[in-house]
Amino acid sequence: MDPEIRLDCLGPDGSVAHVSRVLRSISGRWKLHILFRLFAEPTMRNAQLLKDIPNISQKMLTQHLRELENDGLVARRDFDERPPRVEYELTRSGRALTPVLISVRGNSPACISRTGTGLQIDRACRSGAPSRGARRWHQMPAYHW
Amino acid sequence: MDPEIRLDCLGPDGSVAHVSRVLRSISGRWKLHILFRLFAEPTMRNAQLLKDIPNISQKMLTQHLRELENDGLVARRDFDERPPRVEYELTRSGRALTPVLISVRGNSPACISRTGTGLQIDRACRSGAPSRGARRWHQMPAYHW
DNA sequence: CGGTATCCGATATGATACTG
DNA sequence: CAGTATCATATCGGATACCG
Repeated sequence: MDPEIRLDCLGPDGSVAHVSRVLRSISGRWKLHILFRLFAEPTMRNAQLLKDIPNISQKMLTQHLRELENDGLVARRDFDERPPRVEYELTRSGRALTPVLISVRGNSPACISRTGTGLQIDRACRSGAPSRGARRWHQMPAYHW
Repeated sequence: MDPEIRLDCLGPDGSVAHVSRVLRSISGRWKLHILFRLFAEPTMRNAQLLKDIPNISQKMLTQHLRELENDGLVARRDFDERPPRVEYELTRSGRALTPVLISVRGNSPACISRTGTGLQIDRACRSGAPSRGARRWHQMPAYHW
């Protein structure tokens, strides 16, 4: 890679802060779970997310949804009905994260086959099978590993 | 985007865990600072990193370097000399993160111009200028924002 | 249904002192 | 030079109870 581009884009000033902001917005025990559910479904309600994300508590779901909303990744829509009806969906910025997370995912050690010289995406990456050397990331639930 | 690809690659099982692993490996108060210094310089010594990354403590530098080493992103080389000489460099996996972080960086709100319809990378992204709405990410040093 | 409020333990980071 | 050890603190996440 061109060294000038490295210094220009990835120097110690500037880029670190920008990347940090994005990482912070998706950092949290259940942020990715929520985002990935919203990648798959156009809109999701509170109860649906609680059911689809095992072990998440109401408190953390609400807290993370508020943070994602403040960071402009998720939009909250209150229909003002009785009983209450609230729906969440990705914003344009939230949807823009999809290809980025795909490229991040490609860098998971478990996703890189060591058989050939060229880096190849492993089959296990698509099935969600557990892999060796998996530790924790904010204590991810066991069924996810 | 094709809905089948979304479900296959970004369903609630599997992909969340893979992305989480990568994010965990670069999550930490100074991880990106260290990585970005090593993006710019082929090798770095302990004292150089301490000097180049203001406010970092020796404890956190060592701790994060060990974690990056365990995650296979950074290689530590001890020359067994007196006085001690130790050099750190990116592994192949570490270098493979470069384009990923560039794409992550492109999703920073401050990097997206709102003037046109198409998303455009802002000039401020290259200079590292501070931007509005910047909070903290693990309490980033002020000069970075 | 979709939340809030409160308490508490676990983890991450910082400050300081010491070492081969 | 390149660490290690110890203590203090701040934030994160879980459990539980309550609310319009």
